[in-house]
Amino acid sequence: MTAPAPPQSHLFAQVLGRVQTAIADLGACGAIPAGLDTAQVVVEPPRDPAHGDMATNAAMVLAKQAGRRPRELAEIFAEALKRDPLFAAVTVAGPGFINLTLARAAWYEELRAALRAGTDYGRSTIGAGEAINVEYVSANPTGPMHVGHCRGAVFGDALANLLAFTGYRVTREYYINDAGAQVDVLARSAFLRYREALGENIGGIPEGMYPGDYLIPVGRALAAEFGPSLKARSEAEWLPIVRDRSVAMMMDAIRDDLAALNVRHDVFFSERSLATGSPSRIGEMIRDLEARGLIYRGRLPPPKGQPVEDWEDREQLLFRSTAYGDDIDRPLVKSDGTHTYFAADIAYHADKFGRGFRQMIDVWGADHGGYIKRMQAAVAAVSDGAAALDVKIVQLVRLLRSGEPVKMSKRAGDFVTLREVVDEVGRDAVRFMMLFRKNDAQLDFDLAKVIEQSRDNPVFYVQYGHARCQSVFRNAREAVPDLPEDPHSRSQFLLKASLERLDNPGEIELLKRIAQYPRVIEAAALAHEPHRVAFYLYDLASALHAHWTQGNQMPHLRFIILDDPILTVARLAMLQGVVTVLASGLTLLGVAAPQEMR
RNA sequence: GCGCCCGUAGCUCAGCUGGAUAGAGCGUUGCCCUCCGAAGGCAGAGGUCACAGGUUCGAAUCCUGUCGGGCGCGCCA
Repeated sequence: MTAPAPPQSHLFAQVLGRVQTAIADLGACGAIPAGLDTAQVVVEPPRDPAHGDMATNAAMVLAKQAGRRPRELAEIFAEALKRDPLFAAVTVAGPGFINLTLARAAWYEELRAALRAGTDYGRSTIGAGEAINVEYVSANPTGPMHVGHCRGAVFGDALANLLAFTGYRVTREYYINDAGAQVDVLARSAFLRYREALGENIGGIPEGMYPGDYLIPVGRALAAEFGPSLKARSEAEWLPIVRDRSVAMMMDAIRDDLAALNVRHDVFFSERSLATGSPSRIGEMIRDLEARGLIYRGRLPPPKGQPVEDWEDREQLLFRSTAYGDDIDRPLVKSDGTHTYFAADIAYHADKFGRGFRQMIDVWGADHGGYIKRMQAAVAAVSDGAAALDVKIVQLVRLLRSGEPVKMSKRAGDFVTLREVVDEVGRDAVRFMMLFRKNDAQLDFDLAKVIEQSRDNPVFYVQYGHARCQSVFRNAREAVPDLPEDPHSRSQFLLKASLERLDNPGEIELLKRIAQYPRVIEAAALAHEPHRVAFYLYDLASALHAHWTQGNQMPHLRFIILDDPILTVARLAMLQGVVTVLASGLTLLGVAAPQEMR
């Protein structure tokens, strides 16, 4: 039998606990078979509110085990649950659902729980302190971030926030691709700018080099540090120097761009570091896998689809990723003797495992989808099945302006940078819009729409909800002179509210929505889907705006009732619950919860 | 050719890991303030959940196949 949920857990977990206890008690007294496995039993809100506040499938999923018909079993459960004062009504419906209507007091108590918890409301312990590594952005250090990077950045950051809020020990990580040909190109491009900074006329930027202006300061910095001395040396000598300086400066620029989005990382991990030393980390990794029979020399069939011109059939060092579900074994060494990117990535994930991570999440762009299986195979191999890798693919963002696609030339130096977008529409709008869509769905980002202040714009709509509540608190001083300004003190003050005065449908609806929050958070964290929080906040704001507008026609439904301070305090307590949840959710998404709209 | 993702209202998308009569915004039709709570709200029309089978008490959701779209398929990272 599953233990009843602890008392401090949220309302849905509490109700599930009650249901499980009732089943156990019925088993103990012989009314039904004892020891039923209740793992499949869930309690969730029914789609149709007419069916009550919560519904459980207990009778339907246990019918077979108990050897009873679902309806019959449901009646037995319902009789037992009716004795619980938490429930105002218990009915059996449809194929065997048990619909539960909670006593008003349950919603009042949950609101008090929210006020007591304050910014901790919704916090969960489902992560149980487990270490989890979230790797995101990992843009190549060859230039500033462009808009394409920003969805993964925001997604990874919000997911990390969510996991931290639900009890995981989160490490936010950035993998710097500072090895390979691209950073050599960066170095040569920077070297041109260096010569330019020394007064040389370099003419145009040759094909194959990075033409962007962002390398001009790099050239100047090199000139300032080295004077003309590098020009006298051979490329073999200056390249490592210029490369390291350039990568460092690019990473500084990237960190600045990320800061503008309020995205941060705990660890920046260098790919190059995996290849240095003897033996290198990559060498060690290969040796370890070899010892376990996962490395061999062999031949691969030529790639299908697009023909590869310079295909040459040769024997190479292969990782037996098929042993872990991949479609084909994967090469670790290129024909020039250096390791493949994949080899470094295996060593990198082996390093994560070595640092104690049993759960890893990688956030990648859509074009890396074909890479998932092999990487999961690699993680399974290096951890001997002890670690799991979840790869979240974020789809492309189509940048629009009033419905027209914004030209994004492929030529480097001519792209739309992340900074330009943030500067134009603001951090909050970028972040919220990136999260207001499932990660694996393509996203249209319309620059004109997201600065619009209307219901079309969910960012504004949710923030406006928060600001509206705040404006009520500001205006409530006349009716409730001793209402504290600081949110924490105000919550404590409002705990003594006579919540039973909250009794009209709009108010009850808001209380119910508030009570959903902890459940939404847990589900979003377990599914690694922060967008669920964004959609929930939109719904909560919608309920608030709907109720608010009632006050236009019906002044007795307004929040501030001057001649009834008791009622006013109760309604302020409800609004404090709304504000608490809106602020908490927006904080998880990295979006500001404003005191007023401008 | 193979693998992965996707296909839900005219458009853009949710659908809580299998629940009851499938939801929201935009657009469309109509309505609510003589700005003190309209940066808002209410209501209507609009859907064979791509298609065909299967699994079971029950499928938009899971399995198989077909069609349609996207991405990827040594020595790029």
